[in-house]
Amino acid sequence: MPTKYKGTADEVLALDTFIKLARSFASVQAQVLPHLQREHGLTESQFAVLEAVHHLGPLSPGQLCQKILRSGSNVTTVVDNLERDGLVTRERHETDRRIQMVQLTERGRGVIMSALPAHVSRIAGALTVLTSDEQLVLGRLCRKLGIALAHM
Amino acid sequence: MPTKYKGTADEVLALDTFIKLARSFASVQAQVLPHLQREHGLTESQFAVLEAVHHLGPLSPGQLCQKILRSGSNVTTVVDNLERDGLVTRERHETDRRIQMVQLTERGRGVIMSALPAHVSRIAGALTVLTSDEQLVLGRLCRKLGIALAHM
DNA sequence: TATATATATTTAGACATCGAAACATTGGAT
DNA sequence: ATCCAATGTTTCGATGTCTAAATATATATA
Repeated sequence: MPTKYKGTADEVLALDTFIKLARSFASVQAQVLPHLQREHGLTESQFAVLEAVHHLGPLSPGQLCQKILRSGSNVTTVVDNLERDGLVTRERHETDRRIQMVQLTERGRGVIMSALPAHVSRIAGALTVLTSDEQLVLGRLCRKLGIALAHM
Repeated sequence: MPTKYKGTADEVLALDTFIKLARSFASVQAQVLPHLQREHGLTESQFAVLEAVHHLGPLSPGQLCQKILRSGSNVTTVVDNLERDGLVTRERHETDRRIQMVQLTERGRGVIMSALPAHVSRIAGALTVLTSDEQLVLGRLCRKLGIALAHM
């Protein structure tokens, strides 16, 4: 599935590489997200919020914003829905009342603890397509790409 | 930014690799999509539809569905908005009247032709973070991953 | 021919997502 | 003490995205 675009050799290579990157990411997502939805009623973003709060403790929307790489207004929406479903609560920060701290309810903790192992296992299963060495190389290249672009 | 999750070594490696894959993809997107939006008023999906029809000629929603890897109902929405903006038109297939063919208007062709070169150039620019050899390796690994998972 | 099945698209309803604007609170400067 | 700029969150309006159901057309079969 090469590119139709006629550009320089550099451009053709880059575009081809990026298309493969995008498709591989989408393929793994497709292996994993339907289960989250059907078996636990969670969207990707809801899962990401629950996981972050589970591992790091109560976080503000601003902090969640950094963690899950989404806009602030989006975090508000996702947390709204989680709160409506009784999986998290919001509580005003004691000293700085601008800040809301998002924390797991008992039910939220139960949901993330029951969803996490199978989720990780499925990602691992998908990546077994690559050997450990290949995964290491892939990770190193992606990290180089991601880190370099993050500061621009 | 390693994983907090405690699983087998395989799981930790896979999860780490996948997180880096996701972040690198997001980083490239972040370099590219704001320009598409601000300079041409196009979303990613709108761009994808215009590009597909530009390179392949008139396509049905079903065919676009395959090309841009989105659901059929989503294609309907995206094409609706493109049609409203005067960039594409729909026309019933002559012999099979279930099918709508989506085609570029003059304006649509102008928009995609003016947006495409800068878009490709920006992707290439982002990927220069990696050498050509690194891009080839990355592409090969992603392709292996994507293709293997596509049939499951 | 009539009916049933298959295929193509759209509609409906829910959630995600963004940017910009509004709102609330804090902390510093006068 | 008051005002103002900075910070944190939410609201608003638009688009994207999905699944399931509805609709329209085509094709096969009885």
